[in-house]
Amino acid sequence: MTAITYELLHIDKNSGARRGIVHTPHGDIETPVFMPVGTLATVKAMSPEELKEDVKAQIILSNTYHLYLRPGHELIKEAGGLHKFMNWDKPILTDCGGFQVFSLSALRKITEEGVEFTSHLDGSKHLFTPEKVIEIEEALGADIIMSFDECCEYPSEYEYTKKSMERTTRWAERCKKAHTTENQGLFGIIQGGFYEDLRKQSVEDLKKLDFPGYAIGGISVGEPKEEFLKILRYTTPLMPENKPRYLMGVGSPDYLIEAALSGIDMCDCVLPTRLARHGTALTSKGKLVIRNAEFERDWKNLDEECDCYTCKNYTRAYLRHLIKTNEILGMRLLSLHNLRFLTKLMERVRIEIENDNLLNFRKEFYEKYGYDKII
RNA sequence: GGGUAGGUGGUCGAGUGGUUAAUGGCACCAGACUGUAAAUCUGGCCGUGAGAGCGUACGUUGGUUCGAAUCCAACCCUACCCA
Repeated sequence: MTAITYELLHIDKNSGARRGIVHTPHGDIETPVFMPVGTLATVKAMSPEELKEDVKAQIILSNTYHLYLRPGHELIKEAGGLHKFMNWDKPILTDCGGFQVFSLSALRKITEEGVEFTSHLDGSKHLFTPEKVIEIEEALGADIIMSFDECCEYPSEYEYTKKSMERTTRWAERCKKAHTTENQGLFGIIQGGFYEDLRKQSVEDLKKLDFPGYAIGGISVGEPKEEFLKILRYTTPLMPENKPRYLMGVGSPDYLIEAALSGIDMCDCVLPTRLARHGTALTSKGKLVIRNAEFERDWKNLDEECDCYTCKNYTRAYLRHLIKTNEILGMRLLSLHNLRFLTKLMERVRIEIENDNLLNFRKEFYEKYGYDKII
């Protein structure tokens, strides 16, 4: 009995999109799902109650690297694990620090053994090996844990990408060997940059390791949308059908719909919460930079189609005022709305898959949102 | 009435003879943001012009000088102290 299993409910006859359930020790996840990111054991500006009751989040992410540095995984283990520590009793997924290999590229050095980081906090040196990452993730106690990978930047040369991908596979094997807990599911991460043959090789090699779920890493790193879609549409169908498929780091509405269409079950992203803190709202009619002067006397709510607490109670003018004055409530209300916008979008996506109608929904959504073309 | 300090672009505040349309901060106006070093970052911010440029500008008026926000004089105003 593995900790994580996937139940396929329906496949959209017209697109191949999947409607399913991921079973975890902390409950079921209806998929496709959007997962809010809570790097430091908190989805910035949101309480767990708000995430459950208002956002209707089913699962959230946390980060191995950041929690290892502060407050330390041992402390969280002592607290009884991440769920208890942060008062979240639903599923959690911990990212492995692979993205930090990418985003902290100036502060790290990669070898076969692992990655040596210079802490961005105090300059201290830390070695992350696959074994160390698993030790940390087991201490944190998330339901789904990710194997240690390297997320390559875009663009990267073929030879480097190949070596990096093969090393990521070796690291995945070491992660699997190091993994001991039975109540956590370890996912493998597919790499290979923007080269189809490398993606194919990565999937095939990782499949042999028989992980309970697989993720696509290393895309949505600054490439054009065409490149993103090319790799997404090429790679997803190669992934096992009886296991969850997770696309890492994707969160704009169009990317989420494209991911679902290609057969992805899970996505996560910091975008909605970051945009919110920076004063931008996602709506059914496109992005609103609510900080801008045009909303000074706009007495409408953010999105007439939204059912969130923010939209039920507050005007654009008030939200603009809060953001302009740097009030905490402004970031909170926008974060709540943006997260709810995406979870509601995915609720709709799930219904459209059940009705074999996701392709039509995409067209309708794009037109209203203001995306100019379907690629 | 006397004394002292001071009046700079929306604001606070640098700048004490030329390279100054004038450092910075804030405010304001935009843009970016996709497994969070992010309540962050980037750009704009006198007028006009696509631009080189041109015009106007450091309380007011006058003066010194090749050249003044910067030096001199008078005046106006502000703050504090004394009467």
